[in-house]
Order: sequence, then structure tokens, then C-alpha cells
Amino acid sequence: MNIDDATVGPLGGPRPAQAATGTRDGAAPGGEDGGPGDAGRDDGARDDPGRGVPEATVARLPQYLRALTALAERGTETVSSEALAAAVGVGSAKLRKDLSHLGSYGTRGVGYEVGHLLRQISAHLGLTQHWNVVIIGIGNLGRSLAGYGGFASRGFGVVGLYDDSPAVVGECVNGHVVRPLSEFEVPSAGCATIAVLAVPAAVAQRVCDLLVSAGVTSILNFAPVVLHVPEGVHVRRVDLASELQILAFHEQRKAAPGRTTALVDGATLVDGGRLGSRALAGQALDGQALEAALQPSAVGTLPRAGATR
Amino acid sequence: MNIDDATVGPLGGPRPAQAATGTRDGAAPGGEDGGPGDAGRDDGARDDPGRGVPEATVARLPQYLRALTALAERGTETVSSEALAAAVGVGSAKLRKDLSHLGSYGTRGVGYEVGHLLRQISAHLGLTQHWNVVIIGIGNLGRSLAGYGGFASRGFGVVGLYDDSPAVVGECVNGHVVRPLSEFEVPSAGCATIAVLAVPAAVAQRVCDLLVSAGVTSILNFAPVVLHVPEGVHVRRVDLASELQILAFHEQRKAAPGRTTALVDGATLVDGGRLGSRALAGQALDGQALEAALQPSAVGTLPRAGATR
DNA sequence: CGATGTGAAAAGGTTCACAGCC
DNA sequence: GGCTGTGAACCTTTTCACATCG
Repeated sequence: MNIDDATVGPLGGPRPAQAATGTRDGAAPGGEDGGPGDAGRDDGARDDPGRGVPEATVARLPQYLRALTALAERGTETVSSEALAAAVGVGSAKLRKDLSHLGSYGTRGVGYEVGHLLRQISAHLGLTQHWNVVIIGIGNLGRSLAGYGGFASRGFGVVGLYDDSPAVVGECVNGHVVRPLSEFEVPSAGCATIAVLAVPAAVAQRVCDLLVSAGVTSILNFAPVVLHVPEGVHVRRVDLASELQILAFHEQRKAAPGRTTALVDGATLVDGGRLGSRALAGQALDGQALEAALQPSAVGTLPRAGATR
Repeated sequence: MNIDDATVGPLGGPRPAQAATGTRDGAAPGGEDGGPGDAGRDDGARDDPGRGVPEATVARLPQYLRALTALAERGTETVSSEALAAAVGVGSAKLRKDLSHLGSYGTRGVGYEVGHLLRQISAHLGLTQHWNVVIIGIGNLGRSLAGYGGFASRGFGVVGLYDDSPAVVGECVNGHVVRPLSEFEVPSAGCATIAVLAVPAAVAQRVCDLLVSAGVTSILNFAPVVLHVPEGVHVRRVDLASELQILAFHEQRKAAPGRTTALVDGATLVDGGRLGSRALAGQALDGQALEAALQPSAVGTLPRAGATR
């Protein structure tokens, strides 16, 4: 719960990296913070499908892939944009436009051949090659990630675990020995590597700097901190606290249609009357992180899935 | 790994709920899938600050809150839009416009009073009231969430645990007895409740339907499935697989500037040659889920945070 | 003077509608 | 006939530039 300078980095002391990379939306689109100057970004071929895929489209490709895989396992041969879109929960026009950015993989009057489209999207996402995953921070989170079997079978393979806590360095977690961060190095010549950051928020920025200086250019950040990285490095964040707060915002609005919700403009605080200076404030989940793991028990066979309205 | 109809719901059999709510971007903006007809959406007051806050802005409020909290703990009194924006990794203009949607909480020529702005944003996010959190699915994920202390101290309090696996029903997890889903009910008159779905993908939709029929209108979904819910219900998803795939996409593009990446248009498969029909496909992490938990060990004191470049 | 707040312009993304093709 | 692919309209979001005010 110690939110030191790592949280708000640049404000406190001097730090090298700039070009902060936000979370979801702002992660890559145009330039986020790269400066007002670099408009255009037509560095490559413009008419080449594969180039210039909108970020919003990229974010939906995994969903399409998922739905397609489900269809494939069910034995479905072809699917229309209408049906596939319904499965993913988007409009059919959006789906078609998305796919058109990758190329023309459909057949007019028929639809899309499931297997073919599946391969194409996989290829576009880079899932035809192997991806090395290194996990930094072997707490509850990192441990579960390391033990997560889904990695290996999907093209993402854990190849290294790192932590600086003496308590865990040297320990063998799921076949991998936890090594100290000082020994960190990007596996296999620096390409096709993704680092998963599962360290406390307080040290996340410093660890991130270290990774970047070692050549890492893709980071999945579980710490509730906005990492500041140089241009060319991609960061995506998974943040439970933010998600809950966003849900709270919408829920609250639904519940109180008339209320403005804001505290009375001029003065201290009204409305609920509660809320100490920073007691309830934001910054939830600092020092903690999300944890990914297998799901052994959980809901088994639902009694009756009723719920029809 | 059993992807039954829950994954692609609407395609397979008849299902009641429509209006699929996607993940991040499409979660709420205009209508996502509500139909082409409902343009306008000026149902409420239009000039009332608090109403009509853009979704993109809402998604950034938690970040602002976090940065402000850090500043407050450091004792900072005021902050400029420039400095705060830098901390969050956005442009100062964007920050000012975001805040302008909430109201005018700054002082020209000076900046923003940290404490005041912090309270205002908290109020807008609805963090002045208590939020009941129920966790469905007490596997590794749900268990960790239940034990996560950050909830209670931040306005989010776990008030119920549910699972249908006989192995865990009745078990006491962190002070709460796990109850069967059949006993599920929305706590305290159906308001201010958020359900966290931590069940396997295969049953996520059915459990979701059940929750919705019980009156839940805000769901945080950890299962790698697009949930289809009726209008008025908000769903947000946390999805490790998608995040990794999106990172892979960008990394791959960085690594191979010239390659089109797509498989040769006409035929089977080229490029790597690998990739069976659905072996590497998408659908990663099905049946699994992310897990949030305390982070006891992890990186302690970094050796030297070097990484200056 | 300096920093906010905000119209206006630009960019990005979504939806419509239909031409084109099987 | 039916469905894809896509230009065009529309909406959201970002960015610019500057009037405004402490």
C-alpha cells in the first residue's frame, strides 16, 4: 500500500523514459503521446492489406478468432458475417469492415470459410510463430501465470521467471528456476518476446525500465500503474480497480437518473457526506495485482440455467 | 478446454438475451448493438455536467484518480494539467477536456487543487457510496478475489461468494461461506451491486443469464467469452489471451517491417508452414481465467534500478 | 503572465446503403 | 437471391489554438 514515486514517476524525480503508453484504447492507435508532429504515419505501403489495420480492429481480432475456433470445433464449414458478428456481439457491417482491412477472405453470396478465415486471422495476429513469455515477479500472480498450461499449447511459451525477493529466487516453479532480475536477458536474440509484469505497483516502473533497457518491446502490465516507456515499446495493462470503477460509474448513473452526482461545485462535500480526503479515493489495488491461473473447481454443472429473462 | 455453446451462444441455439455487450471500447458508447434506430440518445439533460460524460473520458478517470492520490500522499497541494497529464501519459489538452466534462474544478493561472479534484472525480465515479461485490465461481480466481483486502478499504466490499461445485459449497473462504448459485440473490434491494464472474468459459453465459435475471446490472467478466446481455446491463471483460494476442500483433509488425504477414491469399498456408487447423488457433485460455490476489513476495528491493535508457 | 476552459478543426471509428459478385 | 466488400455519411474522440480569467 506504499505508493511511492513509482506510481507517478515523471512528476517526482528525473526519469529517462517518456512517451507514456496508457492502457487499452491509447495503447497504440496513432501516437498517443509521441508528439503532435508525427501525423500521417504512412511509413509503409498504404495499399498493402496487413498494413494500416486500425487499432480498434486489432482489438477485436482475438474475439473473432475465438468465435471461429468454437465454430470450427463444432464442425461448421462456413459462416456469414451476420452470424459471426452476432456471436461476437458486434454489427455485421463492422465485422465485414474489420475483415476487409486484412484482405478479402469471404465469398460473396456464401460467407466465410471458417477454417480459412481462422488461419488468416491467426497469421495476422502473429500466432503462426512461437512467442517467448517471461514473467517478472513471482508472487501469487506470477506463480499462477507460470503454472498456467494454456500458454504452451497456444504459441505462447513461458521461458523465464524472474524475481528479486530472496525468498523465491532459486525456487523451482513449474519447471523453471526463478532467477534474480540482475540476470535478466531477452531470450533468443530479442525477437518474439513478451514480458509479463506481475510486480507490485511501487516498483513496476523501475522494473519496466530495466526490461526496456534489456531490449523488451512488448509488456503486459498487471500493476495498477501507468508505465512510461520510450517510443516503440508497447504496453497493455490489466487493471481490476479501473474496471470496477468504470462499472461503478455506469451503475451509479443508472440508479440515480436525476442526480448530478458531482459534489456541489463551490464547496467541500455534499451528496453522501462521506469520503475522507483520500480514504476511499482511487488507487485501489495498489501493490496488488491480478492473477491468472487455472480454474480447478468453480461452477460445475449448473443446476438449471433458467435465466430466460 | 471444452468450448460448448456457451462460447458462441446465439449461433448455436435459441437464447433469450440480446444486445451483446463487448469488452472495453464498445461497452457503452452509443448503442453498440442496440439497433440502428435509436440515434440521438439525448434522454436526459444535455447541459448538465455529469450527464453525457464521454465513455473514453470515463475510462481515464480511474487513472487520474490514481495519479491524484499519489500526489496527495506526497503532500502536493496543486497540480497543473501539464504535470498531471504527464503522470498519466496523456496530452494536457485531453486531460483538460476530460475534466471539463465533469465541471470546472481548476483555477486559471494556477492549476487544480489536488484534494478537491480528487474528491470530485471520486464522486463522479460513484466512490462515495459503498459497493457490494459478489463473486461467482470460487476457483483459484474467485478465491483470490475473495481474499483480496483491497476491496473492503476502497468502497468495494465482498458480500457474497457463490459456486455450484459440491467441493467448495459450504466452505468458508475469507469469512464468507460459499453458497450454491441457486441461492443467489442481489444484496440490499438490488442497487449498488457488482458481480464478478470467475467461472469457466463454458458456463459463463448461463451463469450470466442467471445473474441478470436476478437483477444484476453490472458484471466484471473474467471468462474469455463475449457475454450477451439485455440492454441496460453493463459488462466489462478482463482477458489475458486477447491482450497477449494484441501485443503479438504489434510486436510482429515491428519485427517484420516488410512482410505482409498474411498467408498467401489464395491457398492453404504459407509463411511459417506450421499452424494446424485449430491447434494454435485463438481461443486461448478457455476455461481458465485471470486471478486477482495479494502479492506477498515478488520483487522486493530492486538491486539498482539502472535502466537509464 | 500563466494556466484553464472551450470552440473549431482534424482524425479515427462506426453505420448505412448499395454496387458487385457468386 | 444472397452476401461480401466498400464508398459515403455520421458520430465519437483527439488535437489545436486561443479567448478568458485569476
